[in-house]
Amino acid sequence: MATMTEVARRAGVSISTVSYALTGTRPISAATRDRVLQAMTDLGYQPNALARGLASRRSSILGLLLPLTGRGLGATETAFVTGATAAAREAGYHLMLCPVGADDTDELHALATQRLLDGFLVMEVGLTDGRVDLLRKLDVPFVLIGRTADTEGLACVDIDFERTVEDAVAHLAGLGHRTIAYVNHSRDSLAGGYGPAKRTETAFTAALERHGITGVMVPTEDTAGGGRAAIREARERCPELTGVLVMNENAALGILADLRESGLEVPFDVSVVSMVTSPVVADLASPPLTAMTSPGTAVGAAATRVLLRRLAGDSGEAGEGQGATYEELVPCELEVRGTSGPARTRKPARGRR
Amino acid sequence: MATMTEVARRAGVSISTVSYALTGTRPISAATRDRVLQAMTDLGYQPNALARGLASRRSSILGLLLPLTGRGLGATETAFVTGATAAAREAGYHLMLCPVGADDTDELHALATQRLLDGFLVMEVGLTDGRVDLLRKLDVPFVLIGRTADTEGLACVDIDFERTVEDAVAHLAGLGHRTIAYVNHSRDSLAGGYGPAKRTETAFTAALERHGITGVMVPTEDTAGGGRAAIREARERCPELTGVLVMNENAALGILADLRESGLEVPFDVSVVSMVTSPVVADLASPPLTAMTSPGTAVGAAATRVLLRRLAGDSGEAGEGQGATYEELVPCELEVRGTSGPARTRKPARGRR
DNA sequence: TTGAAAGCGCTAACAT
DNA sequence: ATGTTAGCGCTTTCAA
Repeated sequence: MATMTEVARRAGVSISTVSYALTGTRPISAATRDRVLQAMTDLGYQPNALARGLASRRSSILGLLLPLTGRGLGATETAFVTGATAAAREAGYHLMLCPVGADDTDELHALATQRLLDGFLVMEVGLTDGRVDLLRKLDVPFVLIGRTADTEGLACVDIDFERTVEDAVAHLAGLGHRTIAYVNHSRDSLAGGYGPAKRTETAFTAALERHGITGVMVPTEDTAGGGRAAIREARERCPELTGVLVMNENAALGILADLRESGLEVPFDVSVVSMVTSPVVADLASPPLTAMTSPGTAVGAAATRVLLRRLAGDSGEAGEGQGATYEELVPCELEVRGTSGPARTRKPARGRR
Repeated sequence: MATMTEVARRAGVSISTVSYALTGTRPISAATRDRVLQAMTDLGYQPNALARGLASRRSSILGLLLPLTGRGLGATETAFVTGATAAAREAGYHLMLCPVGADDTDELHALATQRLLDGFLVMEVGLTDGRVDLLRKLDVPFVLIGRTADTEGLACVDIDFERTVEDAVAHLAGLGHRTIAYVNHSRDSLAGGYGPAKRTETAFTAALERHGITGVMVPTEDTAGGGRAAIREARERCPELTGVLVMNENAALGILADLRESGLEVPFDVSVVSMVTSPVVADLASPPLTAMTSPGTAVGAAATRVLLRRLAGDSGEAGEGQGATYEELVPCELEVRGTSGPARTRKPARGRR
């Protein structure tokens, strides 16, 4: 609880010298620096973060905006958080969790004008998002983890859903699959303009075309039950289907269970590839899921670094606004495990169903 | 970015009146209060959190200490975090994520003496934990999410592992199971003094005795593969086993898969109960797991409330230290799903294995 | 290379 | 019921 004044007195220098010794903002002779450092050690001095923030107008705290719905965070979202936290810490910043949903604009307005946070990371971004408009209006530095529909003038770091779908479809097509289903997020997500749902839908259609194969998209709930329902619907609509791409981990497990109970063997009769999946969950399934591994931690860390870069650059000319458009997309990596294999060439015996 | 001075001028009052109008720390006439409030609205005033914190010596920020290992957070840990965040927000506090492991004492020392945080929530507590000793020495308010071996003089909120094991064993015993296995965390966790592992081990033995039944404990890795290995070992050591209690969700799924592949039917031949499990994961399994549902969010929120209570009370007499011993244990609730049923009364046909 | 001093925006005595 | 004022502990001009 020693203050800078006490350190200064003990070191026999002025208080500003102590400050400069601490921040390195101006040159100090080696001798004085040593005396100051010694005094700090002697007194167990730690700078008061609040005082420092008030005087310097920088708190070194980042806000992470995430809606805290009842359902809790999935593995990928959690990885965003931990990745961001670690990256912030590494740069000498702190990260504050701010439970702020897309429509809590008042709450966000208060947060952003309180001067407690140097900038924001925005999670669970919708194709249009009130938080984005507000932060832009307030001229506060921020970076999206995700993307709005129009990213003009924004900084975003996101999973490369388009490329991930493309890679997954390529994997299946390469194995000889000619008809595949895409089990997407729920109809509500789609209608609500949830970015990943929309983007993968578009990308799936494009990928089918590119590979000259056919398929169906089935939206469903993010649960095992949803997966079961979806695979049934898909097989009904496309009896010749041999490959399934599934957006949601929970649904993926439901699909495997349903196929097994229907007497179909994975990957012999049907191949299943899970999108944006954590290795832990992939290994839960049996056989373990072939999956596009979610780069959650990497995305969280990258977003943080982008934000920090902007904070650093910001000190330049004023009126520059948020800086230029920036988009960084990280694809999921294909990890082949036990649920994908060559397409069967003959129809399954009728009795197997 | 208006300041209090500007608000005061506009309202035609002194700056302290504005402050009191804001904090309600002393009575204000309705008339002036209205004028002040109006001025605030007109100017879009928001108090500067840093200045307020510096002057009042309270930041209204709580720190959540959690080791950020490479493996990421499980569902229960994530629920601790979200529960704590929500509870803090509700009380007008913020929550900062601090990646501080049990041995990062220097880091914690700096954090705690920086005066940025009003108090700490400590996660992933070991039976002995350097962070606890340090925080106690520093006389900083803190509450554990978890428990050390000796909780004397500490405030802890934890899952009631003892009771959870007891309830789970009672469930199985009530279904007629006479021989059950407990698949615990890994041998390393046990050796490392990981609280939940140790506590459940003890409780399991006690519960067996109380119900007059027999069983074995098998430690294993927190993975599906670990579960498979464990169930094999358990069945080898105890061929007559009909019930399994399993600590880890991942292992639980592995156990189910292995049993299925061994030709055993769940719950007809063997019942499986999963400890400290999230409903989402329970529903992933097929059949869905009978589980002791983790009260993660509730524990996180409760711990936060305890900490806030201590912060409020703390303003009383000085030198009181951390306050009295406090222990709040929240049991997991049994949710019977598809993996538990009456014990089979005849031996399984030899060929079925 | 160093020091003096003016704030940063607010809270909380101490007055009245 | 309201005003005056001395800090909170630091950063950062401005001088030397």
